[in-house]
Amino acid sequence: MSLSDPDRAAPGQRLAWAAARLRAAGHRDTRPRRQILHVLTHAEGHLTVEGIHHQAAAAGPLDTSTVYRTLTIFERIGLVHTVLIGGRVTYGLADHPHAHAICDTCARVTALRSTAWGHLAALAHGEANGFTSSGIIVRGQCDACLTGAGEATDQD
Amino acid sequence: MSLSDPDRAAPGQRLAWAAARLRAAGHRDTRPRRQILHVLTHAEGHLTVEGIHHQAAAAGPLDTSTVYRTLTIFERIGLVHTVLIGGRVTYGLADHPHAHAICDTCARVTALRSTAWGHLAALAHGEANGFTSSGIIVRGQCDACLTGAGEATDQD
DNA sequence: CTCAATGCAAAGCATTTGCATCCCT
DNA sequence: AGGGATGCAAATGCTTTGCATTGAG
Repeated sequence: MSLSDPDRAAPGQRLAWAAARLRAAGHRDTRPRRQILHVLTHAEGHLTVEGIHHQAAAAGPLDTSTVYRTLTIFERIGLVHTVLIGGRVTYGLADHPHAHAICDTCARVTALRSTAWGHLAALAHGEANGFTSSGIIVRGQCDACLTGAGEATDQD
Repeated sequence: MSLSDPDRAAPGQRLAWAAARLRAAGHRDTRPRRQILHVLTHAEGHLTVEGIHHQAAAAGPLDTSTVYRTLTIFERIGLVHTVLIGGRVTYGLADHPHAHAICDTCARVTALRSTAWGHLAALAHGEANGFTSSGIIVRGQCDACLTGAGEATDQD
């Protein structure tokens, strides 16, 4: 389950980057937002709203609605991106492109190390008219689920 | 919005493939499921549950809960896959891999024609331990949203 | 000072479930 | 005939909103 990316910046740098982007988009730098950014910059993989709220609340109380509103803004300005994992909406910092393989059956997530996806990012930029990639998702099914499709081992 | 894929099979073939897969997984071939498959095999892009239900209902009444239950089974057996587009969960037939670029800000979807993503699929197979790709999603932001990030033109 | 951002609590909806009935195999 | 699949309708639970208050710039 270790989704650690070798080329990911240190939490401090990521947070600075995020805060700058937030200000640049004309938004205020508040305590609740800092709490949420702290969680996101330290996270290994993607987190659900519930997970973010839970962790962020450790640094001081904040309302669920604030988490939703904040995350919505973050996504709009391209600070985070959402990924559907196992039927759950999850959020992750979009500071550097990365590729993940997600199984549609068991929801297992595997980080892809190779840089081959760089091609795809460039391709999207050309074909999708200046599109800037923040991440790539490969959907499908892992070997285990494909083989035993039908009597999938329930392990949500 | 035309997401037509040049290499996609005809509706009839897609439906046959889907029905076979359904039976192979040990599920019954019922009228409601046929209605839903009909919609999916004729769809250009991805559809929301509401959209699927709306279209499928044209061929005879069926309950929303049935659509949900059916779609859940379809996804489990790898017949369809889900994609989060503009905060909405959407479904699409997973009969052949295809790549899409989705803007996190305006939710615009662009189909990628190139076959460069084939590399990524193969790569996932190797790195993610036998993973079989059904589709690839490039997330990020389109040029328009990246440029005017902040005063995004609301056009849901 | 001003107006965006929050907290609270009430709505709003999408999704899930229990159960009796139906119908594919 | 038997057991999975459906329809209905109630129940969940995630997400959104209105409004008064707070605080960043």
